[in-house]
Amino acid sequence: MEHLRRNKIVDLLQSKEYGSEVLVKGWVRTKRGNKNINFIALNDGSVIHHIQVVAEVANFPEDVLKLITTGSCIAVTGILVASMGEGQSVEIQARNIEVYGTADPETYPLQKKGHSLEFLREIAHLRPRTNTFGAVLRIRHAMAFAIHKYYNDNGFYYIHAPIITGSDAEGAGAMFRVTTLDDKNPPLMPDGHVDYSQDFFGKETKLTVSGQLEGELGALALSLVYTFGPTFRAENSNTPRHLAEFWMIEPEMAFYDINDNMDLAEDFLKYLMQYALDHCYDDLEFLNKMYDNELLDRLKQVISTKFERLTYTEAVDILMASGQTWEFPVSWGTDLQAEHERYLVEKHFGKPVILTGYPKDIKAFYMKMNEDGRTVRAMDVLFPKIGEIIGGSQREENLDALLKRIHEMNIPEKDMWWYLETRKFGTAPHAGFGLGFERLILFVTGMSNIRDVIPFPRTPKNAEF
RNA sequence: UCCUCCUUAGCUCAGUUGGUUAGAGCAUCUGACUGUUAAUCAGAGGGUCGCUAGUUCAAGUCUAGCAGGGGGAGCCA
Repeated sequence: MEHLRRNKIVDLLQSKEYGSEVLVKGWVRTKRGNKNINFIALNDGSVIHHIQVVAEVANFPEDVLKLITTGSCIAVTGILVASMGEGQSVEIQARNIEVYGTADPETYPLQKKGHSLEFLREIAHLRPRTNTFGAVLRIRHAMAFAIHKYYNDNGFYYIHAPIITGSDAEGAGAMFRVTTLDDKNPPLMPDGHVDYSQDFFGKETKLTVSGQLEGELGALALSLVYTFGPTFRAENSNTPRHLAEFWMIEPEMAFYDINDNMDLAEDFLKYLMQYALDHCYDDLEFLNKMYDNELLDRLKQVISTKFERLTYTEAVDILMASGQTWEFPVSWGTDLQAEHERYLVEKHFGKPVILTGYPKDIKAFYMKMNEDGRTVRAMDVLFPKIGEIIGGSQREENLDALLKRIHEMNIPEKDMWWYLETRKFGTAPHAGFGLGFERLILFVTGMSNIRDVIPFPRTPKNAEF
């Protein structure tokens, strides 16, 4: 007998080869019918749509049909035919059905009807089998691939920044410690502190909060580089926009100034939106219908409009002249609050905004000082619905200026020796930014909670799966 | 971490001024139905009301603490 290769449902749904024998394997979403005929909606994750398998009851043992319940996994051989029913163009007339795995309907937690996203978070091991998470995970994959494609096509090199780091000077928040010391009886120094010189790496190590500093090292040799990896923040953040473990994309470019940096950020984001529309339309359409009726329009709008670029100082003027009452009053020198950013993006301009020229005191030590001596060449890209999606800057390439900032901000200089040497030997103007991958996926999918755009979210009090 | 709301059947939720055997829809099971589209129709089973303590003759209902979750804020991506 001829060996049949498994057909993917995404291909069969577009096939016109009626009468040919096919083999599909997947998970049952629903079964319905009567004493003569059963209809099985089968999904294999290759596409959001299901294929309908038609089983004449007389052709199958009763005990086999009985095992085919929501959640079970089956393999079906049969004939691809034009559907006699209304809801689909093709279907499979089943010849043979093999049950790979049953799913006891009394205890299988996913049912035919919809579930709340909160409930699905409690069964993160099974939620990829839902339409929503299938769509989100396919889009997440497409965006990861598109990011690599964009940078590769534009001459960037992918740099792998370390995940375990001995440097805690990035200043981007609290870090998770990495150690192999005995947690009950660690070696101590005379002053009572843990003696990390006896630890695995001979020093205290943490999980990285950013690959930026290593990215800069790469850019000052390969000119155009990017990192794309997991990052970790031990902040007790309980919001729909924060994770303790998230993925970040950080391009770093030698010979770019702040304007080149903004151009890249805008072009990059628009490319990703267009890629999603070109490659994930079925999934986006589903999410648009089920969760966010403005999703498709919003993606198209971002692609077609020029992002508004203005300085922090101009933004403060607009906010103070707006006549709005703020929970947090606006004044030059204080950081903008979520309500201020939202006003600028959603009310005043009605499109994405790039803010530059922030006061030096509210930004990181490595950002390049402007001529005025009080603002730095930072840039934040603000998006509707999710706020800050990108943060970046032109970097301070002058060794003396950088040292001055390090001293002002009490950053331990000795831990930074390798970073500072790039300014000592062949320094160059350069710039870069960080894009939170999950925030991008939030925007592209229209989902409202970041826990629903990563397969297994890590948040305070939650590392179950 | 702060503010606020929530926790009752497998799921989504009702539950009156505290009152006796705790309700619905969906799911599940049984049956009916000659092509269904989250099928439909009929019937059945299913609950330590988040946990602990308190007030009261009496607590799903009131109070406190704890745990978990949602929304908003801060930190940020």
